[in-house]
Amino acid sequence: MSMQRCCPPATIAEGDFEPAAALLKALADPYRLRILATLAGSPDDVCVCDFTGALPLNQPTVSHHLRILREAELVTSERRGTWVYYRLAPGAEARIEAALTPIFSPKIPLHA
Amino acid sequence: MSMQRCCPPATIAEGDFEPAAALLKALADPYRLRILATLAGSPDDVCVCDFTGALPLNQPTVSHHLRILREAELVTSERRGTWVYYRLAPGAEARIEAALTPIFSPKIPLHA
DNA sequence: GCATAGCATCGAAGAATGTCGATGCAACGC
DNA sequence: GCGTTGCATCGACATTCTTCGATGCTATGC
Repeated sequence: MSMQRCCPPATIAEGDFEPAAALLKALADPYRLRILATLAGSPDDVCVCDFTGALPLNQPTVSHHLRILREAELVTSERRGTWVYYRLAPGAEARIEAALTPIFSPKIPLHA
Repeated sequence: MSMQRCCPPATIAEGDFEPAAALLKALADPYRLRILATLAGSPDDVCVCDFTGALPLNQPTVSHHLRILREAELVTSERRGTWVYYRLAPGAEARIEAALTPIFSPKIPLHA
């Protein structure tokens, strides 16, 4: 009954981590990472047909993953004639870093 | 019929992105990010009871999220008496960076 | 006009995930 | 010993995600 408290009561981090979690969720798929690595490593934009040709996925599935990356604003797309080309969104990597920073280096030390 | 090809055939990134995707999946939850931010901002380790007390989740759910972070080797736990304390695993942030690096700065330029 | 090719969207099926009540286990106080 | 507290695990349920076939839309070539 007279148990000591477990510890100096710790302060749980506050703030809205939903945007960061949503961004990380868009990244958390091996095919999407592969698509991003391709775009990051290519000097020009990349045709969707290259992905559907190289990935072991059907065309609607590739389109689905590209949509998720688009809605996370990690990539942009442009139509040229019959084909659609994707490229890395400007600042994509910076946005990821910006999402992780508040987690590992809180502005205000929680242990004040 | 004599359609030009869409583009200079792009090279799709190769390599195993599953480990990176698994690590990012462990991060891709707002409560887990909040737990990590707490651990990163606290000088000492944090008692589980602090999380169950502060988070709007029941105890089994908190335990579930802690287990996912443990299995991703992002945190470590230690039992002291009745209580269990968690802390950030050494090199947790570095492992995340290491997972992202091959995506945004491929060692060998894909466009050789 | 029509037929075809490339990509997006829709709808459905299966798998994975988040949540929680019930239960089990370990450590403490009595 | 027993009862209680803190945490992990188990089982079930609801939601979400991944995948794919079918379909629709746009642009090209005829």
